[in-house]
Amino acid sequence: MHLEKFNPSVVDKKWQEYWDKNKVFQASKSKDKPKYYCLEMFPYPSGKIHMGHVRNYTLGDVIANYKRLRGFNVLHPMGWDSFGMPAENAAMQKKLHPKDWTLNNIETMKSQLKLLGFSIDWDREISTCNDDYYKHQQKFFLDLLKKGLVYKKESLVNWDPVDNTVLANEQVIDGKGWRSGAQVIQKKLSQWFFKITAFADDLDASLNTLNEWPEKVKIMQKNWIGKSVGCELNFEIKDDNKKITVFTTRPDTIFGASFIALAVDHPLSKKYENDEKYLDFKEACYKTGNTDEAIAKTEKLGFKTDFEVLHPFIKDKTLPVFFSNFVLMEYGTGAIFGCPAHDQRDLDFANKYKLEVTPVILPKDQKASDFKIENEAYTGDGKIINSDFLNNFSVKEGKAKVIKEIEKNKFGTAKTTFRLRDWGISRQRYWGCPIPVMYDEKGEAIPVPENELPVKLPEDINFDKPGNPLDQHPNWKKVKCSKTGKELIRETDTLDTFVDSSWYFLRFCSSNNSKEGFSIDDAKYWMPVDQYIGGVEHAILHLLYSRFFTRAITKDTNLEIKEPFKGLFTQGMVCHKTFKNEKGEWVFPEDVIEENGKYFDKNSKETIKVGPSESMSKSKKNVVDPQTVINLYGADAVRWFVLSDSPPERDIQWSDEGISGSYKFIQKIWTISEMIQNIEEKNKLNDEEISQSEKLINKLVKEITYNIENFHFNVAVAKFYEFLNFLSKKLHENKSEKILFKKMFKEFLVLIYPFTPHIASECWEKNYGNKEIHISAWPAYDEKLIKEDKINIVIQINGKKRALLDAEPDQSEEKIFNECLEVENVKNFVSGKNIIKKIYVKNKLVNIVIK
RNA sequence: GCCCUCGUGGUGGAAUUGGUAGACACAAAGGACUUAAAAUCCUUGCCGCUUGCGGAGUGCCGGUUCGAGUCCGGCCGAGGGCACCA
Repeated sequence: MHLEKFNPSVVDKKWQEYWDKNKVFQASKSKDKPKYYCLEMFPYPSGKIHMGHVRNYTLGDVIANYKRLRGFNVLHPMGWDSFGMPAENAAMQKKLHPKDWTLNNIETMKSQLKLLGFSIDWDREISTCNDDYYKHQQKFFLDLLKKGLVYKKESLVNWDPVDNTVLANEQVIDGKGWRSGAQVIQKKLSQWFFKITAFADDLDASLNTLNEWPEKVKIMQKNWIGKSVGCELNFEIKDDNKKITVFTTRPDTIFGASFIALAVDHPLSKKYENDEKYLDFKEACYKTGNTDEAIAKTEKLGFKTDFEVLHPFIKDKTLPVFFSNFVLMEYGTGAIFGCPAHDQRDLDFANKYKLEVTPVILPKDQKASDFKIENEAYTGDGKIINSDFLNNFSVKEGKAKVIKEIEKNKFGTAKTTFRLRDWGISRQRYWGCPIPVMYDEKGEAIPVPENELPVKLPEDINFDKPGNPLDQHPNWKKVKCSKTGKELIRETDTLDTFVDSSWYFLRFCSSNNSKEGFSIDDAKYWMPVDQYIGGVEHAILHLLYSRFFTRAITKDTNLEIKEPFKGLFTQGMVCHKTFKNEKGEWVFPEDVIEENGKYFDKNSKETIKVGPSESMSKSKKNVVDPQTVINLYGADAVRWFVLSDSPPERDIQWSDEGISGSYKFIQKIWTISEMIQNIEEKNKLNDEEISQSEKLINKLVKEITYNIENFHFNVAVAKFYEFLNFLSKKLHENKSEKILFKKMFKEFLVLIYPFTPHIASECWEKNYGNKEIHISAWPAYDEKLIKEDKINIVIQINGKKRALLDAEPDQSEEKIFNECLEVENVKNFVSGKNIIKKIYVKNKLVNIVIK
């Protein structure tokens, strides 16, 4: 019998065209069926799709296909997060207009996604850089302004004094600008903020309702929001009637306080504004950078002032006051008290400036006389010591007690605060959504009237001059007020691109609605997203911003939505070996060949050093182009590979062996399909053969269902291998009447369709004569048919496996024990010893404890 | 530095609630078929002893338990995030 090989390049195309033409994956407009909203994080159109995209969208596609087969009306859309910095960089480097560069990339990437056969409803495609998307966003901005959730304040940015431009954190390398190499300084600009802190308590509390989110993401968000009860505490300045207000979350350590640290631009700095030493210090602080990481890592510096403050609870005790580089005016009150014994940062500072270190918390199991703090602060719980009225309390009790005392004496007030800061949304860049605001001659902000939206980006811009092209534009920012006729100036800052991605999931519900961002009817039906899938790198910012923005824009409307994402799944990255040539330059894997375990450059024949497997990135060149692989092996093999072996939440290693293994498996499905098509099934099966067939297929249905529901796609893959290997073996035995091949294979095809839809559809059509596998029903299974009539019971002696017992299920404990004691090896162990305990786990295990 | 996660054979990994560690796959070695190759199929796969059995064993050290890859404490290593990359 001659079998034709499966040819993916022909078959993939055939089905992709069929699905497209018949709009098979279009979400139904009618809202009578139960809905399922499956969403993967939309891509930034950076050029071509990468393996990370392939993995992300394959995971989502399995779910979308599966839910369709289970009878849901599935919304599985795709769009483009198409505003952002890389487009501006491309504009400067390649002299391309950001819009042309972006639209080009979208076209390429869309065609690549189509090659993978994803079941996407392309009629709902959106792109955030289109004004029919961002005009709604501008409306939301104005809504939020009305609701009092937007405001302006001064804040620091990374300023490159040579390029005269604001730099992103990633563009600052070792404190220097990435292009100019100039020392970056902190500059104050007046910027727009969303008042995310107004929702801090709710964002924190309702994490508990998200029971389909990974625990680790919820913990990260909780820590990020950082709700803590503390207090504001006033320190009187000696010989002055002013006071310094500090905020602290550790008022219980007040008796260990040994200094006060102020932000360099704290109001008290006025006294030093002509002091050259202070000004030098201030400049040095401004070089530190304003990321948490930079502040945590740089050496703690202080500038001692002449101020001294009085300790509120210790008579005549005074504390020195420093300006410092680790306290920022933007957080809290811009002032803290330092308790070196119980805060590492304070301890480093105290050791540097030779300040007192008084321990006030004694760890459990330690004697006060032995307890010393040298280079490591103690931040744990314990018993309070050296603290007057707080002695012997725990940290928690001490906090409550001291706050009471502080309030009683009017030294300060209890305060719940959050680590979370308001969301700065102003960006001094061109390729983003314009902020719909104008300014009059006094600098007063005037919202753009809604009927004048959208404020469109001008297209005639150039990047030759440094700075924001919108600001440089000859006339774009000049505008006449439609009410007063006054000359006004447009806001030239654009919105942070995180705003674009904070509501796109709502837009998908009503993507063709030109009047509003989304309609309440649509959102009522489709929201929340049932399953959201994306990279864990978005665990905090994107997800938290989306949770906030959804709350903010639906607040006080007829449909208040709190949580946009019911289920969340965070996938791992795609990794690949790294290659370097003799000069230490990165080399693309496709240019490397292997001979006898050694690696060479295909072109130059240089020896290649193989590095560890790392997350695929363009800079390290350890990337594999999905399109090349699809051309070679077909869409199903690529999909199968990214689902195989590694669990979806973990990193996956790309390997050439792996993909060719997947290709072989796809071919094997085809071979078996052809064989089954050609066998004649005789109706001669006896009861046992039928029940064996039923058992196997029911078991497969159960296992695949369970593993899809629980995102164990790699295990589902293993179960498919097992099952197909079994079919193959039976077919090769050449006794076709042994099992129900046709029935079993038919169910197998439905089960595997979500994973590899092209070959499943093709085999289905060939064997069963129609194209409709995509509307067949997910098979059910019967627990009764799966049940084994013989089971293996493990016999342990003192917790170690010593024998197995073949037994009927559900027997009495006593009977099982007696049978165990008859087993040869058990006899050997037990003889001459006393049995002191017997444990029985039903139908599973017996443990006999002997002595 | 801070927060979070992960660590199992030569490799990727499985083990659903604390109950047979290594399913399934890749690689390797041997074999079958073939003039040959490819493809396909079969076998093997830690250490010790003659099929069976015993021992060690899930990054390291310790604990809880009849029983720990799984729970707890400490350490080591890798990865993600740290508010203007997306």
